[in-house]
Amino acid sequence: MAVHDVKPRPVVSKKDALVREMLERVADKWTLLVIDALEGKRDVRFSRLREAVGDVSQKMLTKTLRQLERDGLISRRVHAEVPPRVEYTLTPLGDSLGAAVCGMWKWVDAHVEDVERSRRKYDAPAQR
Amino acid sequence: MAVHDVKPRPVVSKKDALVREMLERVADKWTLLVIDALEGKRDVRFSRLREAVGDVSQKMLTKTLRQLERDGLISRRVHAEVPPRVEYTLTPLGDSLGAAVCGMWKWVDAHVEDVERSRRKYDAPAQR
DNA sequence: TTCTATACTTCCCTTAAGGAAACCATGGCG
DNA sequence: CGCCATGGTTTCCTTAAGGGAAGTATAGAA
Repeated sequence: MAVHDVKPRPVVSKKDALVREMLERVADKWTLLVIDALEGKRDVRFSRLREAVGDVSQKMLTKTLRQLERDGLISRRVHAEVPPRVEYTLTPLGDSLGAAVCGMWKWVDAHVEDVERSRRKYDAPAQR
Repeated sequence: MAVHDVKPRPVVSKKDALVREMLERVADKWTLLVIDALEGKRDVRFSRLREAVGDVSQKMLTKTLRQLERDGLISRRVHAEVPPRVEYTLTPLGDSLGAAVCGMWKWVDAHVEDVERSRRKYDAPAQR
């Protein structure tokens, strides 16, 4: 009724917002693939990473890596050499995220069939 | 060397593709919020759902729900009444996804601080 | 007959994502 | 002096996402 009632539902708390943001981050096209590609390895070079991830554009890989670095999930080490060499490694935090994501990965892995079956059924030309 | 060698790296297997797709799906702006809003409830109406999720546009809510239905994660029941009534409920499959996602949710919840700290550090005006 | 509420659907428009390709800096090599 | 490789950055362009608003169908109430 009063001015402060203009937006009656804050909709999301600050934390919720961050959670949502992180979920989006985690699920954007490349982040997970990068984390996956880095898991269990150390000091992976940009080019190797690019090969491992698949068909990322250079731009997107760079961007993704910067974001991950900013969030403290990977470390970036530049070697002052003549053909430049930059190596990426998961931080402990990044590792733990990898583990958490693993649960989802497993779910998908376990239920691909279910989902596909459901889709086929849904897409089937309406009987009759 | 031969013709079939044109694309030497399939980059992703069929399953990988689906996994990636599901991850993207899960992480699009609304899916998780919808699943979250449906957890532990039954027969939630469209409008209630919309309130619960936040500021979704009608269009996006509908689209998201269709996708979830197609994937077998929610059930959609239409009541032939005069003000139409449609109710949504998580299927067991949807429930299990909710549980799987929970792991990530917890991770984010547990590490928001770490991430924020890292960001502040990263964004800090370069010392000196 | 007109109005109402609900759950869509469709159209239009703006913004954002993201790829391609070109450019840059580096220092040793031939 | 070109030229190479690596890891970027920048520009341009196309596509996709997604919001707003209007339209649709429905049967009963008034």
